Amino acid sequence: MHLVPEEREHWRAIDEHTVCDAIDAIGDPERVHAWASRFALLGEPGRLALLLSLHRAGPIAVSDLALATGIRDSAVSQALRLLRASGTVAAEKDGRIVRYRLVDPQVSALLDSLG
Amino acid sequence: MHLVPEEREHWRAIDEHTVCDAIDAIGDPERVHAWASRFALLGEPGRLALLLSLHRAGPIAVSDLALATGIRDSAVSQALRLLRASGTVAAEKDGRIVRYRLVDPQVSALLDSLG
DNA sequence: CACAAGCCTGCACAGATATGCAGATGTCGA
DNA sequence: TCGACATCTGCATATCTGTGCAGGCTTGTG
Repeated sequence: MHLVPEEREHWRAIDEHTVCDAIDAIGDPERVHAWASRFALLGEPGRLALLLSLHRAGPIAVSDLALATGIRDSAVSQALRLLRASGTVAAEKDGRIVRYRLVDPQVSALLDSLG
Repeated sequence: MHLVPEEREHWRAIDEHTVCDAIDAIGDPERVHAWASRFALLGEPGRLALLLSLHRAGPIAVSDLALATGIRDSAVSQALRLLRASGTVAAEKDGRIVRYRLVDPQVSALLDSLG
């Protein structure tokens, strides 16, 4: 993160050192994107409620999630589809009912930190 | 969270105990909404990059944030407006430049936990 | 076999949002 | 005072996304 004088000309930074720190703080863009995706999943009240339920109430059926959260089972299914596709939750089929559980340890840790 | 038999009739829960746990896990809807809002702010790669920069690189000017993140200063301004409105960041004016800093301790803690 | 329960999906629609552009404001330097 | 610079804003647009409805699929039950 050291630059030769001529490169600095193009930058026009106000606080050069601060900008370098900022760039370092961002780090790998892929990592940022991955975390942003995770946060986006938690960023909708309905899904957050679902995840909180899944987090504490272990494997739980779709219709029970709908009961607990007050969301129509159609919407619950859609939400779970997203969470499944992102590897946040996993499904275990038991006859005609499907129980979901939280499998992403990062998300699990985040939910723990909510106090 | 105990129900008389007749109330259970309406529920049709699959795993009643699990549903109660789920409801407890959700807790106060306002708290859920507050956290969802926070997560939503972190849920966009650009804003997350901005917040990471603000988190480590202390008070930093808008144009420097634009430099570090590669986002046009117009978009940076818009993003900072949201973050300001939600009480996540604060601005300190110094002449014609404005430096922002992260002020929400909860968000700060989240960013720390990203490793 | 017929029916109901649990779950999933397609589709259409409404609301939210991120973004770029153009321009306004306020501030510093010559 | 004039121009350059830093920042902010309004507006128009395109995209995304959450939701409801209707219906389909699978599994268990009478």
